[in-house]
Amino acid sequence: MLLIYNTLTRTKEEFNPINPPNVKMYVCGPTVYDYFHIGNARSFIMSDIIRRYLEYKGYEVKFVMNLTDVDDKIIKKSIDQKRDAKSVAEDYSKAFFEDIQKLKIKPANDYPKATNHIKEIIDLIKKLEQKGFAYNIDGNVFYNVNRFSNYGKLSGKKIDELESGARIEINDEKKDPLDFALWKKAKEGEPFWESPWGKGRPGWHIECSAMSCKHLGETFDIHAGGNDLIFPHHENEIAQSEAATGKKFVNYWIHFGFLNINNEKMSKSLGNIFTARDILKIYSAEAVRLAFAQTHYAGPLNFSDELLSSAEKGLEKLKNLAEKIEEEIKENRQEGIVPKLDFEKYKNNFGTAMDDDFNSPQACAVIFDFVRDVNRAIAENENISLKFYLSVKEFLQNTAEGVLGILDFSETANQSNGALENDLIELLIKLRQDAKLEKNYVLSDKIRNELKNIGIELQDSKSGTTYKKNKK
RNA sequence: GGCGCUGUAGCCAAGUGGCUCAAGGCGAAGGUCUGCAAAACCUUUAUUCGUCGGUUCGAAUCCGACCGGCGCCUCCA
Repeated sequence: MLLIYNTLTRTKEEFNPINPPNVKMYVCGPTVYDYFHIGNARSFIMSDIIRRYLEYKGYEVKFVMNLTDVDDKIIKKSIDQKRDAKSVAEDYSKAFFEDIQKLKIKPANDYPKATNHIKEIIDLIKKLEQKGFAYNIDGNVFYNVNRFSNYGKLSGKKIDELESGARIEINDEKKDPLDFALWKKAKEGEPFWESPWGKGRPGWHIECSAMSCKHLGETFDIHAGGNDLIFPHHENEIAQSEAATGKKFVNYWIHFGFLNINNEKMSKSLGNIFTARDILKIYSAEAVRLAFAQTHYAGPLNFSDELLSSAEKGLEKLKNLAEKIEEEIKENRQEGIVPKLDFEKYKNNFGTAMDDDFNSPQACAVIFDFVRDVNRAIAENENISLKFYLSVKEFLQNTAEGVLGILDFSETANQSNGALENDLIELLIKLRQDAKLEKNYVLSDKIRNELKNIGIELQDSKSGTTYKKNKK
């Protein structure tokens, strides 16, 4: 039984999709005005892990992530760079797809863009207007929060209390300071679309209501995003969608904790923004994913070099085992010992962990327990049969690779490509072996060191010398 | 002011009433293997879970107070 912490009810609830085995899931994607940062990456990776786990459990997940491609920040950048907003959005959309691919994030079923849904957005605003939830002031259309009795139900805020807050700017045009824009009148030089209210563009919140409805329906299962989106963005989405349809918008709301740098929020003013793109120049995608998976998605995560280098280190243990079993599988040893290992136990433990509100840190612990126990079995036995290695591989493929995305067997396998190269290495190993037999350790160490310098690491063992190629 | 999160070993981080009074990763120390390394394995590394009280047969886990860190309430993942 899968439990999910639902922001709406502030409790862990049993997950019951509307139409099993189908699950409809929407995640707020990027505003494409810049490369996305490592904090965004956390949301994307954790929603990816959640999605993969649902699939692991046999659900058919329709996963939709929007791209906000018209927005104040994009317009600002286009003005700064003296080019049109469309090309800014296109460039960073392209970069977004490159980066999520590098992070080994499984592609969504759909990446709807706001600018491709202007019609749906306008229709939705019209509907809200007809129902009396929206009002037009000189080409700006606002949502009237006082008309929606449930306003504040997600964030636990009350309209009166919000109004007494000092930080809300007073806008003369609005009937209430909390009212938010559904349609923004175009200013000179801004991108615009024709609408019943004149030339303008959609407000930020409306696109998610329009697009999630179009691609997932009026009511769907899971909506996820960063913590800071709870208010006002998700609150406003609920207000828009539920006012328009009269139906419940989303059953389970999932929110990701913030990523801090040195215990401070990432911000432009502090100059501590790291893009995912830059981080990936230093660390592997798997290390980033492991570092994130080792912290529960909802809690805060303090990002540091130490965090990633320790994840990179831990990953090596996993990769070493993966390489070992690939080699052994190639041996194709039909006969031999099958060490006793309770694969079902690890599988159950993994599932139990993930079933408890996607407790990925616990799931990682199960995987590392498994790795240790397999290594021990390998150390204690000789002539282990193929059957054992295939079972080990299957488990790791389903969990570490399939759900957490912290291992990639296809990369492990790639290492064995290049027959000539391999023959040369084997030759050197043989020469070194001869040198060792003659106790010419100066030469044998030289061969080992020189190979290491070019990224090939030799490892002696009882059964002979093996090597692995280290990525440069 | 309102709402919410959080304080567990040198670092990161699960656990949220007894069954693990404490997983897992990194780091550190010792050992096995090895010519030496590397990898792997074994052992050790929190009698203790911010502090002080309380509830209970029993609490890191519930309650209260206090101390500390953070977020949201304005664009933000």
